[in-house]
Amino acid sequence: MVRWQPDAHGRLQQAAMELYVERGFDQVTVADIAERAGLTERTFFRYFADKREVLFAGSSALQDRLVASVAAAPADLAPLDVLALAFDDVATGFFGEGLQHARARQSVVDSHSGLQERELIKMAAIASTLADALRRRRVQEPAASLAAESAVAAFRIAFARWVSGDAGERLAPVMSESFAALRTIAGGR
Amino acid sequence: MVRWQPDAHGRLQQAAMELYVERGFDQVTVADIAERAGLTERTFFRYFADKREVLFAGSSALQDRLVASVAAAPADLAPLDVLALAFDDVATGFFGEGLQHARARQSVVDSHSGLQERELIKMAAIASTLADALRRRRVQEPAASLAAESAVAAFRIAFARWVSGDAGERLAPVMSESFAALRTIAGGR
DNA sequence: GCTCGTCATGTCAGTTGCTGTCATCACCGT
DNA sequence: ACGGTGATGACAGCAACTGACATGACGAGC
Repeated sequence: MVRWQPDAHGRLQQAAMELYVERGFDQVTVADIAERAGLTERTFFRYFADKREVLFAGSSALQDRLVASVAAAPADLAPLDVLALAFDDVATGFFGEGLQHARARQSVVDSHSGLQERELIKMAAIASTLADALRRRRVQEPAASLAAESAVAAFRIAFARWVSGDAGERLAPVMSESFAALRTIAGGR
Repeated sequence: MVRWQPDAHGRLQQAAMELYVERGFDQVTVADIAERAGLTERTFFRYFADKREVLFAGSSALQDRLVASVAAAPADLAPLDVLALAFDDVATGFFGEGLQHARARQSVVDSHSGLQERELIKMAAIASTLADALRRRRVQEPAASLAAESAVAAFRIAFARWVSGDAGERLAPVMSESFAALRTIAGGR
């Protein structure tokens, strides 16, 4: 007989997601989430800084993977090519059942401005660390920050199109198109 | 003898700004702000949706001016040139005593992640309306959104550099440089 | 096999952001 | 004079979050 069920973090995440989808973010209290997970409100706040953060657990893994990919890219690529490569790396494999979860999650986020704010700051954090990674490759400011911010914008826009598009479609080609459009705008060939 | 002092909105804004600078955002309650403005907490929330919003009153004016500028731009310009023109229009005249206020405000925002989130969503709203304005000029998606997001990034980065740079410097040339850098990110080196 | 420290969790009380509702009372037009 | 309007105050209440302390299973070391 174990005292605590395992994976409290995961149970809280799943309970929160379910309830947000069922009732909407505002109609769910932290006590509701904790109860469904078999824990208390206080414990929720030991795992997540606030009621929103529970929806953004994957963000730091994404960030780490992108930074690693930038660090490993061939040395002679232009900044935007480095970033396109990194995002293509994470996008590969995004389709199918990933779409189901992404759609549910996105519809929750889209319905609440507080969640959109949180999403934006996560993306900004990713852009910031990508700019760091570019600077480590001797890209100067403000080019590094601009490339990082623009690339993240290309990713966000592609992701939004993918989520709201046809099932069966893959993220990677949508994103390639988005980066291509960015190059056209910025004036490169 | 008037019953109400005039400009409750402005008094609340000023009181909030003063207190945020004096004590830091977290150490100020809405009741504190209302008291300094000679009003009640409840009245604060009639003018501002929440404790953060009081720092972002100028955002909608900026947005309107940018959109108007895009609508008025020559018809044959490339999307990014239209946006560069619009931002140059609003940047002209940003220097001197504007810097003092901008610096104080920015140091408050920079010290609190909740305020950064709010700033990001304001910028995202501006990007979104700028994308609309571009689409009205027959720019297609995703180019319109990408141009708008990238231009806003260029603005944000330039603004940050201007605020933390030398006094006496003007915003407009810093921003021109930022837009120029944006055009180079797709190319080599 | 007992003890002791550790760690995840629970309990409880308190502050504060924010909302709904109703009362007040100067001002303005008729 | 009178009634409507609009800005404000007063008050009660909920829920997000925090700090402090208690509890009890587990493993390490004796």
